[in-house]
Amino acid sequence: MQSVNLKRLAEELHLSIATVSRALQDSHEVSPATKERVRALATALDYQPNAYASSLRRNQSKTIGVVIPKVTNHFFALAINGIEEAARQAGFHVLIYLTHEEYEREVSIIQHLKGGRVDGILMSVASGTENTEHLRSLRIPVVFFDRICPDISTANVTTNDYESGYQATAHLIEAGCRTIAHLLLSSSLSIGRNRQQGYLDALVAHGLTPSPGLTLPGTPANDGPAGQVGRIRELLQRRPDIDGIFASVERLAVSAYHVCRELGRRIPEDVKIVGFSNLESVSLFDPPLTTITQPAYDIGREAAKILLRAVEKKRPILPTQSVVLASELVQRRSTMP
Amino acid sequence: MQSVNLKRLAEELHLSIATVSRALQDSHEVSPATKERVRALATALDYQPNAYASSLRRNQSKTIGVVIPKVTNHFFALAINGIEEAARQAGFHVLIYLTHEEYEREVSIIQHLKGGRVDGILMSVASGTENTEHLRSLRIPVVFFDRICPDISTANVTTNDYESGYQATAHLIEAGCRTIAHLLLSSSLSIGRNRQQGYLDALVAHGLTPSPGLTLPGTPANDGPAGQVGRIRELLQRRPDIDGIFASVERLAVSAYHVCRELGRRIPEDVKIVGFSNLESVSLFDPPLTTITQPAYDIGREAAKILLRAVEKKRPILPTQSVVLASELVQRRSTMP
DNA sequence: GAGTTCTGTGTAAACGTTTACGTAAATAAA
DNA sequence: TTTATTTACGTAAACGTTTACACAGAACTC
Repeated sequence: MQSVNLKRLAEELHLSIATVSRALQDSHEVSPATKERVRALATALDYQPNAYASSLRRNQSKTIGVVIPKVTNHFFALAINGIEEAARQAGFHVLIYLTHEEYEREVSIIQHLKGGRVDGILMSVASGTENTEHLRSLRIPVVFFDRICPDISTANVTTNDYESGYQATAHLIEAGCRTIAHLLLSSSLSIGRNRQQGYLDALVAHGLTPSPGLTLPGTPANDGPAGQVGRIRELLQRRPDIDGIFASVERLAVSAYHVCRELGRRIPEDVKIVGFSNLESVSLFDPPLTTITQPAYDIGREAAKILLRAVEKKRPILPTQSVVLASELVQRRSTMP
Repeated sequence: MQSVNLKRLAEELHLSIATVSRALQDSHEVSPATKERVRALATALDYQPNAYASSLRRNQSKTIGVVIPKVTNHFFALAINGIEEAARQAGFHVLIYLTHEEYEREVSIIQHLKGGRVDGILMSVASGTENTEHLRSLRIPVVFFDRICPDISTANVTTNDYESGYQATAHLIEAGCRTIAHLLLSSSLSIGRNRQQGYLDALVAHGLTPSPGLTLPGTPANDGPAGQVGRIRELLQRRPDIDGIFASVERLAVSAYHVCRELGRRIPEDVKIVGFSNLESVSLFDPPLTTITQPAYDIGREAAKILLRAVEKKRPILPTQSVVLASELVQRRSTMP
């Protein structure tokens, strides 16, 4: 198909394939003059090495796989941005796989990746994932970011979720809230548990008593925006005394806004809202949304760097290489006293 | 490395490698009994075929490359979603490359892809791209979506940009605007030219005279949000009579909101705004933004389908396979009379 | 029963690289 | 001069698949 290969170059230059290959890799076993001849013809014929032959022989593909729940969440879009940047700098390619928060898809994707198509994996586990068997039998290096898998001994890149949960809740309390709801995506994710613990500790530290009914745990099988809106509406109707909402994920904050409008609850007069979000346009919201903003780009880039270093040095990834980055609380009108 | 391969299976089953290979492909040349034995051992040992050996031999990688300007634009995130879905259904993998709107990166990426790493390419050209030489020498099938390359004879998946430009402008006029600005990303993209023509024709059809000074053409080298804000501010200060803004891209609509706030122009009382956007949260904006919403998911999926069909049948892609999908104008408060 | 087709399997050659090993000539060391 | 080392290249064997071809034996045809 693609007719210009090492053989073709070798024939035209009256050299062996081996010499041509070595010349293109700038091997010291080739004379400068020959190298020059080879390079000249290679560029003249627009030679590009066959990635698959090379990968097969070297047993490494210069490719990493990114397995994430969705790309329409701005957090993940920014993370991909950081990943792609780190990969490009290291000469690596990026394969992308979306789980859509579904356990089955995640298993199927990981199964495919076992074939050695990628040298390493960056992953944020699906909200529907509870069993981690598919990840434990994985022989390929993996780094988790944001949504980690505690069962696997590897490096994780996360944010200070406990502190963020504490900070967000304390912020609401200081703004005058007394009955604060916590909306989360899935209670099976460690990330959610950490935020929940921060939320609980902040309540207690400020002399408020946590109520189980105020935490909306999310369904294991993510039921999408419609289901989320329904569950939030039900919660706000059941507990009309709620005066503060802490949303653990962007979508839930948006859904909460919609429900508040529908039920005629004014933000921030009746209900104050703070939510995790990476949307730049929250400042244009009515009212502007107070956010916990994660350094999504840096998370992606750091995770990729750790993975790429390990792949390049062929060293295992140690849990001690884990990185925790700080999120930032950006105060806006939705939590004004 | 990955020790379980065809050889291993063949040895354990006392068969030849060829038979094992054929059995796994469900070839009619293998007896049902043997097939069953092979399949049983393959699953027992968790065998996964080596993708690179297979790709090398078959000369096709079951992989497509997606080359886009950025993934943080919600339009592209949704498009990737559609692409990934179509690819997954066809058993294809998706490599992702970001140009960051830069011509040099685009050239470098395309150069890499010439090595046969992918069977096909889906692409939306960078705003910085004016020379198309790198695309013309490409031997791999490519389908453009949204931002096409008119020089290349292939299928394109676009939206009705001219009509959208006309419709958006007419909508502003009907809402009472008389001096309408058009903000676009890059005047070198065909997509921008089409929208601009729709804008101009709508003005004339409604008895208004277009003024060149009202079109903000964008810089070839995309100067990012800060530069955009500066140019929009300069325009609104130079022309205080502007009472309508048509933004050809999401970011510009957001920037326009910020500038209007900064300059104290009320939306929609002083200035009405309509913008291309795929953000779900525009309905939470203050005021909610009237949008032209492109069917981004469908665009990605359609483009991928066309490409994948061509790759699978090994047929060339014809311009006649192009698809034009309709965008939708969603009226919200930012253009209320 | 001789010839023909079909069935199931094995042999071996590809695909395009990389690389261990071999080797002639050139240079250095003795 | 002889021997050791270096330099610059070639030979050939991998990497794990797929597949054209060969070939037994079984099942048909006449």
